Amino acid sequence: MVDTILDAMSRVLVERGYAKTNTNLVAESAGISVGSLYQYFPNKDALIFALRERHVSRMLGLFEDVVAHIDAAGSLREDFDKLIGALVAAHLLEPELNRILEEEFPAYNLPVSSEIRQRFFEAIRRVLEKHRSSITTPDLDVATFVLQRMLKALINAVVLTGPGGLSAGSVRPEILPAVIGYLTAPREDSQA
Amino acid sequence: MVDTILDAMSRVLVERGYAKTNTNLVAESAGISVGSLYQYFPNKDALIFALRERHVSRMLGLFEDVVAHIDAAGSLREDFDKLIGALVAAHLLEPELNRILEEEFPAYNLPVSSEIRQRFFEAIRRVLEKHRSSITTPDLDVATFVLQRMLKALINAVVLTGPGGLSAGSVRPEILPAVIGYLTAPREDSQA
DNA sequence: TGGATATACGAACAATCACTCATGTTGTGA
DNA sequence: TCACAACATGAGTGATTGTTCGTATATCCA
Repeated sequence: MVDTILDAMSRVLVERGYAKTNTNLVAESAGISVGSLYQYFPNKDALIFALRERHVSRMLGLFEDVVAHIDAAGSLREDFDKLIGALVAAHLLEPELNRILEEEFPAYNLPVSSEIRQRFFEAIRRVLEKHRSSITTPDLDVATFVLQRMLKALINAVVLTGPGGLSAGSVRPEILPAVIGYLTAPREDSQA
Repeated sequence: MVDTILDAMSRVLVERGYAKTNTNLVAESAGISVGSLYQYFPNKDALIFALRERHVSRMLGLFEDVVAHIDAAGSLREDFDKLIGALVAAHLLEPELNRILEEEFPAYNLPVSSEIRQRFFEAIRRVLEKHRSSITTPDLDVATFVLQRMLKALINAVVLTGPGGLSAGSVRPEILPAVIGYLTAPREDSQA
């Protein structure tokens, strides 16, 4: 039932956009009454939170599957090529839903659960640790954080192909150089 | 008058957040009646649009002032150090307002006017042209676009010091390496 | 001063929407 | 078959809020 409702929520969101989505509509689309909806979710925010959670959870699943196949053999470039490919694929799971959750929804309430965020973070960090000796970033935690931000911004540019930018195809090949460039950039200040 | 209203809008927005801001409150804070407010703005969206526009316009002003002082002498690194400093300073003009416009406001309606976006773009592009020979990016338009995305993501990470991340101080020094790294990253595919 | 135009006022309207609850339906176990 | 619980229903409620418009005040010019 919970999943049926989340499916309906997702459907309505994609069909009408966040601003025109309301709980009555979601219930109708789920084929149940509003009252029933409120038997499974205490309020609208919980509904959105659960949908977000399910969505990023599925993305994480796809991402971790790929990252798990990174073995000792790959180079830094090869590993991040895989990783970026996985991230792009993950964002292509339900791109329109993703866009609405990213752009239309006022982000300030309801952040993604720290556990999922944490697991994305750790997956990236593990790759960095593997190549510790060939990257110039002093602090791996900071580097992971920066990478996350960079990747999110660039992948959204590729996936959310809005009218305000270049074609996705020309940005996609730039992601890997951006990542590798950052990780291997010459640093002025080495250890004292 | 228009400016008085925008000031009030900004004040209310910062004091109460987007979700709790309404036009009657803005009018009250401006010391005028709702009716008068609607004499200067056709609807709420126009009000927000104008505020956004004024805000980014001021940021652009500060940014262009600094970028204008980039002469022929500076190195790539020096020039982008200046540019990043200017961007950070611009975002620190009214950081809380900036945060609300960036995060709380549902971005899908009312994008920033293309003219302002264009001028940010061109300012960055000009610096790239100056250093054309020392950067490895094949296409300057694409590079500018990618840089814009990267810079926005990283500067927001520094300025919008949310509870979900590392301290701003540790990210700030990473921006320049990220930019330089991307622009000078070794490329496999040169001209055929 | 008079009158006309422009501006300001703010109570009221109408629409939206999250959420409730009295009533109905279904399932279960004896 | 009956009693009872568990679940489902959807019209209604209350609160919020963008916007209007009839009235009042100010400004300006002859």
